[in-house]
Amino acid sequence: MSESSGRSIRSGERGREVLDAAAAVFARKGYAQTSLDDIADELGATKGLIYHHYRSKESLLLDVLTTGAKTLIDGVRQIARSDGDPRARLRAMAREHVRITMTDVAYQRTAFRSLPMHVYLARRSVDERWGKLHELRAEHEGMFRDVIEQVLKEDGRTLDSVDTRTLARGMLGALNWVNVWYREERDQDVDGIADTLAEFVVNGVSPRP
Amino acid sequence: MSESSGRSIRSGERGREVLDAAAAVFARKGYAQTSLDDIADELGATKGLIYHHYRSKESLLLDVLTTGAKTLIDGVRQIARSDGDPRARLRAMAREHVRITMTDVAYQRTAFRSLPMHVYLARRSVDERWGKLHELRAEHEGMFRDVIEQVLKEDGRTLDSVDTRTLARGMLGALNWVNVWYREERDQDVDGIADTLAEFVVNGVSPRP
DNA sequence: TTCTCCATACTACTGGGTATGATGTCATCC
DNA sequence: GGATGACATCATACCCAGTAGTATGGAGAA
Repeated sequence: MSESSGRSIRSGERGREVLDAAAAVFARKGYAQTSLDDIADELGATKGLIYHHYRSKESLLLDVLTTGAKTLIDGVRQIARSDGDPRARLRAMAREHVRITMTDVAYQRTAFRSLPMHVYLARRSVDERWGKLHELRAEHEGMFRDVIEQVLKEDGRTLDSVDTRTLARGMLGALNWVNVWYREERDQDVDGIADTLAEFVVNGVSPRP
Repeated sequence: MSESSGRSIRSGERGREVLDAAAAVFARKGYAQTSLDDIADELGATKGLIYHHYRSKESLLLDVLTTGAKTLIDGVRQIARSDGDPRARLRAMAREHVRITMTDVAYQRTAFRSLPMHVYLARRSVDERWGKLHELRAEHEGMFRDVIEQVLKEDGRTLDSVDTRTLARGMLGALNWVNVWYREERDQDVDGIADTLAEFVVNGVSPRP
């Protein structure tokens, strides 16, 4: 036991391959329906490989979820922190969110699928990483909510008459829904779809005068 | 074997209780994580009761999904077929969709949670009821897409420059996302939330001039 | 030799499904 | 109207396949 042995978050190059395979199978079949032998098959190996790098199935899932969440949030945060027109920023954030969803399918889809479960687990589990995940999601939703409020302000609308939290959730729903219907072989025009959805959510918080 | 015995779709009064209990537990824990003993516990009974009314766990799920889908679609369809201003109709459809989601939680949340699975199953399963479900969803999405196109036409916009399918999907995502975050004990103002989301999606397809 | 990396073989347990029987109810016949 | 059979309605006990996790050892590198 020196470098890896059941740790978490990328135990080396081979560990990353295990993680990728897990994400792919989880995304396709769902966490509960996936056996460790399925993942091993995907790798052309056996369970021994997996348990050498991860100490449990749940730990493997947590790593997939954390990795996916970081990819998504890092991409969006970078844009959220830039300055300039709030509306343009919101549009760019939405576009980036969709783009990552369609690019990083295995991780993002796994995160999407296991979201209800992890909401249920909440405090039911022992692993504190579930809590960390919850914070990441909250930050993500918060970023969108902040920009929405800036857009509303710019339009001279009073904030306390609008439920910005529900607006942010509706927005994220529209964007996350891509995980359900997107198919790489069918939906080729990634940028076009991202643009359409970005326009949709920006307009959603921009009522006609 | 006379009246019930593993049929489907409501085998009498007691059968409905089994279905309700299944929907409740499925919604809470997810299909795969739910054992038939869990459902039996919810009923204060044993597996014998369940298997007297349903022939398999999958059949039970299918009944929950079909029942939920019908509730949702029947409610929306009634509005979709009414005449009058397309924009007002779209707003009413969205509001009704959200209202049902928040009212019929057990069935709607189960349907939401098992949607990725049933997309994956597609043709992999034997039961043709999966196909029927797919048709119901398609009709549902189609109804929204039709109204969207009517709204666009009314605004004098050319249809082939807009991806109405993606718009409809984004819209449904915003509405369905309620299944993820809604909590009855916390989110009391059902009508207010429904109004906010309905405005959001209507504005989403109504860009400023 | 020692340690990493992984395959093999095994254990223990969960959970879907079944076989069987107990209990109650209703109709029918004497 | 009471006995009797038939059937619906479940509970109990059991089977067995799938699967998370473990114990062990072997091959190769350092």
